[in-house]
Amino acid sequence: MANTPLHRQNLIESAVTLFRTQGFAGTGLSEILKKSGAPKGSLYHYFPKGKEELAAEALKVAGRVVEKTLLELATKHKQPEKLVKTYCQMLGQWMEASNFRSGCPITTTVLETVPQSETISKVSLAIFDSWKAVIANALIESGMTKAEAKKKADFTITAIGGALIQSRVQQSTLPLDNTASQLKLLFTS
Amino acid sequence: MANTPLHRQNLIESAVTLFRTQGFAGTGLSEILKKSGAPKGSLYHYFPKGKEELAAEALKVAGRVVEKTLLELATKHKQPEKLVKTYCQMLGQWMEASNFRSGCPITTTVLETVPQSETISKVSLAIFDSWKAVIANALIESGMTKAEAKKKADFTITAIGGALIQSRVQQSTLPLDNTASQLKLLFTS
DNA sequence: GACGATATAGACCAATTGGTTTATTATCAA
DNA sequence: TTGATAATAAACCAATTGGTCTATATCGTC
Repeated sequence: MANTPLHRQNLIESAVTLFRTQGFAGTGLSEILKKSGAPKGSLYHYFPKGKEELAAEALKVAGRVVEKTLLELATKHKQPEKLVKTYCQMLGQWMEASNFRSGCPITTTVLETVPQSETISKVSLAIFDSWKAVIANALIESGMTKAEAKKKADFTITAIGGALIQSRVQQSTLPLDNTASQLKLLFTS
Repeated sequence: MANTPLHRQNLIESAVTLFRTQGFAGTGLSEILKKSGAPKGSLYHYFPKGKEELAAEALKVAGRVVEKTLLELATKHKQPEKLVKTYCQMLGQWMEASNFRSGCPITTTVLETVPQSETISKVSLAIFDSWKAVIANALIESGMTKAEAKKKADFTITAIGGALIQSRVQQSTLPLDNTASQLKLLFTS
C-alpha cells in the first residue's frame, strides 16, 4: 500500500524498541511482525538473512539517531560538561517515559550476541566509536589534548552506558545525574 | 550420585555461565541441563518455579562471589584506587580468558528481565547495592565523607559495568584500564 | 495494455521452547 | 525393615521458534 519501504521502516523501528527492552533472543519475530504491522513476507524480502540482519540494521539506525542527537548538543553547548549533562537529562526523561525499560538500544543486543555474531560485533563497535568521536571532538575544541580527549570521551560513553543499566535497576534517574556530575569533575579538573 | 545437592550446584553454575554469555532468553533449559549434567527432574525439583527461579538464584550466587572478592581486595589495599585498579585488572584477565564473552554476570540477564520480572529486579538491586557498599566503605575509611563516598562508590560500580560492555565490544581490556585510571582521578582530586 | 520487478500474503515446516506429569529409585531416620 | 521423603528419569505437552516456499498482487515504465 502506498509508500514503498514503509514496512521496512516499521520493522526496524519495532525491532529497535523490542530488542532494546527485552533483548534479541527474548523477542520473537512474531512479536516484531505484530507490532510493525508488516507481513512476514516483507521481513524476509527486506532482510533475506532474517533476524540477525534485521537486528544489525536496527542497531545502525538507533546508533545514528544517538549520534545525531550528540552532534546537535555539541553544536548547542560549548562546554563538554554541559553537553553531557543535557544528554544525561534527556536520557533520564526517556527512561522515565518508558518506565525504565528503554535503556541503551545497543547494549542489550550486544550482550547476547557479541562476539558470537560477527555482523553485530562490527556494527556495534562502529556505533560506539561514532559516539565517542563526537565527545572527543567537543573535548578537543574545549582545549584538551587529543590523547587526553580520547580517553575522557571513551570513558564518557562507557560511564553513560553503565548509568543506563543502573537507572533501569534502580528505577530512577539518579545514576544518570550522578554520572553527569562525576564526568564534569573529570573534564574540568 | 553421592553428595546430595550436587546437581543443584551444577545447575546454578551452568546457569551463571550461560546467562552471562548469551543471556536469559538466549539460553534454553536444554543447554543448561546438558552443561550441568543434571536431569530435568532435578531442575524442577530444586527450582519449582522454573527458569526464572533458577536465574534469580544464579544471580545471587554470582553476586556473592563478586562481593566476596571486593571485600578481600578492600582488606588488602588501603587506598581505594588500588582496590579498583586491582579489581579491573582481575576483570581484564577474566575477560581475556573467556575470549571477551563473560562480562558482568548480572547485567545481561537484567537487561532482558528488569523490571518485567519482579523477582529478578529485587535480587539484582540488592546485589549491586552490596557491591557499592564495599566500595563506599573503603572510600570512607580513606577519609571521604559519607555522602561523597556514596556518590563515588555508586559511580564506580556504574563505570565498571559500562567498562565490561566496552571491553566485550572492543575485544580488549583497555576500557577497564582506562576506567581504573579515570576513577583514580576522581578519588584523589 | 503489457512487461518485469517489487512487494505481500500466508500456508507450511522441522526443531525447540519451558513446563507438567507419573512412575520409579535412593536415601535415611525410626 | 519399614515408611516417608528426596531425587531422578523420561515420556509427554501445547505453543512458539526462525525460516522457507509458492502464489498473488501491485508497481512504475515502456
